[in-house]
Amino acid sequence: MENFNAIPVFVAVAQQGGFSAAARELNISKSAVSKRITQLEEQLGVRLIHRTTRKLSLTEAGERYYEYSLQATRAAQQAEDAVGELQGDPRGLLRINAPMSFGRLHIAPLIAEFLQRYPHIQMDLVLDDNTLNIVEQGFDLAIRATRLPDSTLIARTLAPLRSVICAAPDYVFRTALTSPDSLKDENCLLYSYSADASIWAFSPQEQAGQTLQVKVSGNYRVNNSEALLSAILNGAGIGRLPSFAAAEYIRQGRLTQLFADYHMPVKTMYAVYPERHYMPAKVRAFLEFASEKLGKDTPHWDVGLF
Amino acid sequence: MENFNAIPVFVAVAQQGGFSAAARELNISKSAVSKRITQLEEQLGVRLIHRTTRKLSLTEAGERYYEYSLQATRAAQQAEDAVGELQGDPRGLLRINAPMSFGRLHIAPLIAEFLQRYPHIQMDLVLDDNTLNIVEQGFDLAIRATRLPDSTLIARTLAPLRSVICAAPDYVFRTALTSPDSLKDENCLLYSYSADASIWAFSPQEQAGQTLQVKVSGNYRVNNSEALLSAILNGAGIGRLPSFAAAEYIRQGRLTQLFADYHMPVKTMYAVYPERHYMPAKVRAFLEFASEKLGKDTPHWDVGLF
DNA sequence: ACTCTTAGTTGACTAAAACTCAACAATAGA
DNA sequence: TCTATTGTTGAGTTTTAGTCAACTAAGAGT
Repeated sequence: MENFNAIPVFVAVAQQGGFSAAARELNISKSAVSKRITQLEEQLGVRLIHRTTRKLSLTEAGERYYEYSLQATRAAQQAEDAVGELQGDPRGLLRINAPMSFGRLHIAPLIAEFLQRYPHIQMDLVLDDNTLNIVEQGFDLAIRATRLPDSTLIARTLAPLRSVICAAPDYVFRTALTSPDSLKDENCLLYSYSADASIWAFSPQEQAGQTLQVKVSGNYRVNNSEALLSAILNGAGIGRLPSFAAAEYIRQGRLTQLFADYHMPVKTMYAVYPERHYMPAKVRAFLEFASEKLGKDTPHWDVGLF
Repeated sequence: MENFNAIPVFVAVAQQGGFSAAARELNISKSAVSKRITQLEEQLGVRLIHRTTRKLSLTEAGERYYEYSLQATRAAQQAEDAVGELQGDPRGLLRINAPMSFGRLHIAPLIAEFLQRYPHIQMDLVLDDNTLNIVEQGFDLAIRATRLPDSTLIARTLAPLRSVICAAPDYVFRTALTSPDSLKDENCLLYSYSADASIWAFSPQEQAGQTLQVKVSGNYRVNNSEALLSAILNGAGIGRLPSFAAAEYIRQGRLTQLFADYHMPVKTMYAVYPERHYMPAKVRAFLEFASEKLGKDTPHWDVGLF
């Protein structure tokens, strides 16, 4: 571990993609960087960085070394932040993973105010529908519709996730829809990520016990709820949308909600984070901020609809 | 991150429990240690270590700082090991968690030869029946009878876990046992960790489908299978023991196996480890070594019994 | 209670790095 | 071909990390 203080230099080079760039970031001369790396390579007995004058690439050894040195620098930064948080406001890098659509529509708009309230927090928001490995990828928090069966993660309820069946007003005008059952004969657009994409379940508001399952089909299936929304707005068919995406348009009259007198299964949006001895203040701050802004029991987008 | 190279010093102090001890470990003078820590505390603006001349303790800030700095030093060490493994034999610290009894009886005896075969590996074996958080506690590998529903962990089968009903020969001599059902009236000693501690299930070897569940009871219950074994050896009653603990005594005639013509539910011992982009060679080496030594299909302790 | 021993701190001093600067070779792009 | 920029090298300097020795404090042993 003689190389301990070469680690931040190596990480900077790997991230910036060059010795000179790294030198600028670290506020030292490029020759200092060059020497540090050369010396590190000598001590390890391996070349970590393949140089071709203009372009850098990590060797296989470099890749592996980077994997862990990144962890090391992150941990060091967190150590500093942790003591900083003890006697001041939340600080440090906050890495959050959120689903694409929900993130764009309801998380992204919160960020500016959040960062204003907590000026020492730096945000790294990754919008991605894939379930990333929160621990390995170094996320502090993930926002997900499923609570994973992962013993090391804690899930906290953020908001209820309701679905609505809807279509463009003129599309509705052209068809005769009497009951959910008649959806079988309509062009139903599907959101590919949901597990039960093509089976839509209803229960009449009066008799909560009874459930009606309709197997629907149509000519369009897409993995992004905003893309689905846009197709429906343009009258391509009937869709089941999350209320967080559709509610606004329903209120505006640009979408017509169908079968509002039936209940549909309600899911939950969770905030998921790794169990820790001390929860970092920056994570706590975001959780409280988001819960408050979304409106826990009835989220703001559902007001007037549910 | 000016303090980066103070981190290993701080970790050494925290682990060794003193400035002088840390200085000895790091091969520097104690005044150097003192100055590094003092300077670190100045830069952070907090006292990390509470000194009372003879005894050290971490302040709250120190505790938090330690939590992350330990991660940082571990990651740095792993970075080194990772490149070392690329062009040589497996190396580095290998932290393994195993259940108490199984660990003592069948893992611990393997260690000496393993370390001899891989002289650059350093072993830290923690015998503990509690399910530790493998990621957070920095374990490379855990050996467990349950495969946790943790999405970030991989479980690999190590060996089948069979149970045997047994008692001391003179205890058997004094009682009249006809069928498993008669266990109801015997003094049955229980192992407290199993989920179904007091319900023993049997199925006749001929008719595999039929299952007989016997609810047993007795005057002793203990959470350590070796303690249970010793009570049974001394004639305290009848017990259901894992074959890995009992087999040797059955062969010696010091225990009598009962109802050998019945099958009992078979569990599995797994090796559990976190999913990684590259599996460290030291982990792979241990998995192969252990699998080979235990004897995968019929583990060596079951030879002649199953 | 009185040493004795060992702990952590402090200041002056030294050795060893870490860093800069300037000159240089190599190369991608204009 | 020329130019701008990159990474490397060697000499020189500054900073810093370290040692050493003296000092204070307090638990352990008798």
